[in-house]
Amino acid sequence: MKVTLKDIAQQSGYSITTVSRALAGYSDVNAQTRQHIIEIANALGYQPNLLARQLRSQRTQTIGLIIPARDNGFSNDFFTQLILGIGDAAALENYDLLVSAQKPGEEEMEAYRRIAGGNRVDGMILARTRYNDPRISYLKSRDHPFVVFGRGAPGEDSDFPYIDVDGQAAIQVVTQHIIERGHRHIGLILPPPDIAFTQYRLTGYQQALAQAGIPYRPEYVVNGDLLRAGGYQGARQLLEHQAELTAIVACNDLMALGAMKAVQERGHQVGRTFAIAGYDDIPAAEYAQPPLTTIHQPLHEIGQRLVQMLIKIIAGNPPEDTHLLLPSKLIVRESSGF
Amino acid sequence: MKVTLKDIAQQSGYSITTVSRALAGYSDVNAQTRQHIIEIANALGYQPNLLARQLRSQRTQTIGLIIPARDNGFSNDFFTQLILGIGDAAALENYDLLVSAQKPGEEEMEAYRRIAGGNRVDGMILARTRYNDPRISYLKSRDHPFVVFGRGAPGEDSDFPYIDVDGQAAIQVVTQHIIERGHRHIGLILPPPDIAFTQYRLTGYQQALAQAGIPYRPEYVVNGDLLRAGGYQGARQLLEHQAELTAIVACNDLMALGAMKAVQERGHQVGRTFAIAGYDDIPAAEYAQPPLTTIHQPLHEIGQRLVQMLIKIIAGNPPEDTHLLLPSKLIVRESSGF
DNA sequence: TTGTAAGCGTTATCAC
DNA sequence: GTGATAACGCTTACAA
Repeated sequence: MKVTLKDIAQQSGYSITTVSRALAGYSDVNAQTRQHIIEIANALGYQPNLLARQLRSQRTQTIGLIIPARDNGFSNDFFTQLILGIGDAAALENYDLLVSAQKPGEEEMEAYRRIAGGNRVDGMILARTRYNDPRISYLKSRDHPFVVFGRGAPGEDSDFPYIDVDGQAAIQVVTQHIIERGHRHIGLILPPPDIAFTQYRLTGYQQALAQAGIPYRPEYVVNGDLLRAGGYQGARQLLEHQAELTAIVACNDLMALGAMKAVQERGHQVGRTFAIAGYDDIPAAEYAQPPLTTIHQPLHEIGQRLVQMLIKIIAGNPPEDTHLLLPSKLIVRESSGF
Repeated sequence: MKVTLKDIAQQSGYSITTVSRALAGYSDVNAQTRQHIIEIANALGYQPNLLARQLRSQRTQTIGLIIPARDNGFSNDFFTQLILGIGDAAALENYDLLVSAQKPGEEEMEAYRRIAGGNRVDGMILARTRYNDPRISYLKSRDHPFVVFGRGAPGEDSDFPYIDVDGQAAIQVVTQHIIERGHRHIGLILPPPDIAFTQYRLTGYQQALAQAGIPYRPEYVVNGDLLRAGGYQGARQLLEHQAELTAIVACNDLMALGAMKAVQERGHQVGRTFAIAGYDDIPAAEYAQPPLTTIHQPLHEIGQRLVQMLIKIIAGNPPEDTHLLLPSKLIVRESSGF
């Protein structure tokens, strides 16, 4: 049924070794012999068994990636964009992707152990670093190649290869932009506190305020769940207790869209009497009403760079700089003013 | 470095065989022995080498999926949604996903041969059937388990397991909806002709017209590339030569959004003087201005069903009905009228 | 130039 | 209960 080297060896009269070397293009095989063997291989439709090859060579040409399972039908634009970038880059380098969907937690760690520890991949790519991230300590302890999208939180040890976008600068820029539009009472909707980049974003916000001489008020800041619902609730909470607010910066677009709804329900005109900004530049941001001012991250490029860095690490030639901070771009649309 | 059964065997004084069986939970191992072996395995941080296990057992617990690489021009929104559904369902069934991004063409076929023929996966999931699809004939000829999202074109042999959404009914319903809003001159932007579902959608459109007693005019129909650009161009072309049009149905949302732009540039008010509808219900549809009337396909459920059907086929117990046609849902928003 | 044999790490068969 | 031994299909010293 399944054609193996053995079958070709029998058909051709040569040994398995010779067949293997002929097909691998070794120079120490007689040209005629090789020709003959290749013809038989084609005739039989031979396909090398990659499991066997991988087991033997201890290389899989595969990159592992564990994405958060979606609990409730909510689609994660951010991760899917990233997968595409990673997938494209991996294909160019002749790597495949092994993807597993897991909810953060013990099962997720189990998947890391299974996939990384089980020799199914040559390296892993992680995203959305968490405080004291157990995935990172695990991979470090096993000396398993990996790269991360997102450094550790400030003060944490970020002694691992990562690529990150400077979210602090980004939030500072967007907050500054809002301030320049004349706002002085600006709310902030942060991600959950266990996400590593949360603190950077808060700092960026504070810096922008400080530069403009606006006092920082902790009561202007809430945490959301990175979904629309969280943005909606966060904004409602802010508006209820801090009626003087005229602007809200949300740390991702989904929350910004949720906030926009809450603000509009409150009777404000987003873009005229109230400013809103997001972060991520998901496709929906462009189509929002009004279109959402936001921060664009080059996700496709990030995916490529992650793959390239990882492949160098796998090969044992890590690049000199394994701590890459990429710039992002402020995209001004109508939600922050006309 | 890497802990194997052999290491545990040495540490414990038992043979590799016994260690293997102890860890696999076989009942013919002394309870104490097992306990002892498990402790050592944990202490050493043993992780079974899955490549070896798979090679030996000829099962990979992995589903293969080849998606179009990004620069080929198709919308990936659709595929990424599908991956999430498939990934979630696969995880529940203890399967991982092997994903490879390839441009349709010879390299793509090569990837199918490599991955399916190379024993890297137990089964494959295909999407977006093409005319005379070479991927399907290949997998059939190799007897490799697979399921397809999307049956063959009308008249083609669809003698393979598939799940599909009834795109004919869907387009009929949405066209009917447009007609009910009072339109009689309705353009249609189809997918490229080499996609299998294109003909179904055209038929649905024609049926709706016929039911309403509206004559079918081929000059009202153009093909687009499934991207915004194609919708934009298609709509411009239609508007230029058929000025009497007051509505356009596009066969996916991206093209509908492109068409919307062209229509608006022409001075029409979408939702008031002109109706537009799409297909897919991508997130951006909800946020479009005006929000887009469209067809919602249960992509997450489809992913789950694909996985479940495939797993049964892999196990040798194909379900009675391997030709599933799922309903879709018309989502009415403002783009088709207020 | 070609063949023999070992080994990657696991599981299954069969003795003892 | 436990342990040799073979086998999954491949690559690669080492011999011939």
